[in-house]
Amino acid sequence: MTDMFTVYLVDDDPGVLKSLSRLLRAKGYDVKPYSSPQVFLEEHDEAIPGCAVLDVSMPDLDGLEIQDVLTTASGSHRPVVFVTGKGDIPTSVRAMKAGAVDFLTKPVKDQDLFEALSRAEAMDAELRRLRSELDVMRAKVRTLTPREREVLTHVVAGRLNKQIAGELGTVEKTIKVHRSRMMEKLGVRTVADLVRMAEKLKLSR
Amino acid sequence: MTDMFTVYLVDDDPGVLKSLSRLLRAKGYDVKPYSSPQVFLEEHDEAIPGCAVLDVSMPDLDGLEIQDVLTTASGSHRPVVFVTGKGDIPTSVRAMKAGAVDFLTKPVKDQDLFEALSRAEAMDAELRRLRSELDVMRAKVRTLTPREREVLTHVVAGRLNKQIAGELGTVEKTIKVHRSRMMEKLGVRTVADLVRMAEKLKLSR
DNA sequence: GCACCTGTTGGCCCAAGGGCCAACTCGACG
DNA sequence: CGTCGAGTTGGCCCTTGGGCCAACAGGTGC
Repeated sequence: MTDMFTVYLVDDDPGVLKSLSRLLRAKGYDVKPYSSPQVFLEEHDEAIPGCAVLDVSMPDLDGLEIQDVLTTASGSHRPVVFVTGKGDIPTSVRAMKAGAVDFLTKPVKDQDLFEALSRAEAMDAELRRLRSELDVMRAKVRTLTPREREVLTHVVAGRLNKQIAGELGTVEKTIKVHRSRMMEKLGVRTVADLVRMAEKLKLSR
Repeated sequence: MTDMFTVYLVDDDPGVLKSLSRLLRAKGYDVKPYSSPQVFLEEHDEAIPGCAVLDVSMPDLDGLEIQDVLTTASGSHRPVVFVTGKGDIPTSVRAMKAGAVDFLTKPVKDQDLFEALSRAEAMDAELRRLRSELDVMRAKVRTLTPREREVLTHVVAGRLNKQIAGELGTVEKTIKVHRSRMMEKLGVRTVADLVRMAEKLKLSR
């Protein structure tokens, strides 16, 4: 469970689905095969670490459209590897521009697929790490009272307690209290750490 | 001169070179046409704002190799737009992975080329802005004495003067002096600004 | 040898940060 | 009506940061 990496395999050709499933399972991947894009999208759970291996040309919903849903809609940016039998250059370029990990042509060389999946796995892990880090920080910020949040922005802007007091129409002592509680809640002890946290959350800009 | 954007056009087909030159000049671009990749690379000046429009397949030195030189070697990462008459999917994917702005197939639609150049221009401008910002900051850091640099790293790490003194085997008073001079030289007045500067320079990590 | 830079330290003083205890107001909630 | 969270303020005291002036040592370069 801990080192699980799921490959969502979507291809309307049962033969391809079967052979790729076997290949990837043998490699240790947890493969979820789908012959229907719709079913895949319904069952797809972005909370699970993994990537999608999509056939480009499928009836109803083609690979690029799925990619669009996976990246635009959720925001989780599930890594996508394309596999195609009859693609063209404009399609591959569009897929890559949209952030695809790779765009492979059938017959797919095992080595190429493995390398693409390896990069997809690294990318997914990194994105999840970053995302969870941000989630933790945002959760802390949410515990701040409105006043504490105001003080936060002024502190990361480098203002003195006295100046903050002036701008918020109160006195320095009050700011000190808010500031202290804010630092405590965010779990930082120095202004340096606070600023770095704010930068990661893109506050202050 | 101010809003100059140069398009380095490299194609071994004189006809293509001529027609694209006319098209782009009419659009207001400063076009520099080359039928020889070697000559282009020799004359290429990365200090000039612009982008490269390369034919993929050329004798001796193909487009991908030129791209490699432009991005790997210099580090300036000149935006590249590919144009090709007989490319294939793997080639286009490789080009896009290597950071190409676009990969267009001949006959190139004017609209596609203009859009690609527009994005190339925006990218080039942004990279130059970022680069010059970093250059200015790095220049300031270079004016620091070794001791001041040490103090810098400790300050952005959130350490107190007293702690820094202990770790550097000196007294607090000395650190205060280095610190003050360091802030002065870097042109920052608050720790918050100092930390942001250090983050942009990827110090402290 | 002298000027200059770098690093060092001291004294003095003031400004700013921050902890602890106590207290008050106001609005929401039960 | 009483409680509670949020915001507020005061006093007290200690720690930190930081500016100004002065001084000294060691090394470099003219």
